Amino acid sequence: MNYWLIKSEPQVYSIEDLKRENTTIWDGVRNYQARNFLKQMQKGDLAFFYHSNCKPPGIVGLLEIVETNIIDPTQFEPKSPYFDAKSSINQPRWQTVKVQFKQIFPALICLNTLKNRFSPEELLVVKKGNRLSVVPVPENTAKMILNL
DNA sequence: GCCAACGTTGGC
DNA sequence: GCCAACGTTGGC
Repeated sequence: MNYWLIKSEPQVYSIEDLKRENTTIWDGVRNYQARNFLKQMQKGDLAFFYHSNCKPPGIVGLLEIVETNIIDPTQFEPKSPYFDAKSSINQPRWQTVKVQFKQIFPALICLNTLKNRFSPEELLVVKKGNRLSVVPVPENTAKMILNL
């Protein structure tokens, strides 16, 4: 079982949205490194939900990976902002996972707190300039976050 | 709004 | 394959 952290701008898709929908396909990732992490995810993995580009940014809750190796349907939708003309049905470029809501934390764990407690090695999201929207979280770090 | 830190594109 | 130009992310 592995732990991850996935980012979303709450004005685009928030943890409240996920709570309401219960499950969602995590579409729209168009970065190869992030996609490769999505490929590595396994059913039963847990991920922290991080709100980015908002005030204050931070971890707001937890979700579970419930289905893997899903072909991101938006890459084939010409009207979607995530449409990729260079992707083909036979060899889709973008794969993702289905996630399920687990919980909203009683208090947001803001980026400042995360920076104070963790080094960039322990938690990539505190690294300056990090823009990856999907990152792995080492087990020790994950357990510490869950105990905060 | 600014800008650092990327990733991508495309000419050569 | 190099690299300049450009676009995006996301904290501040």
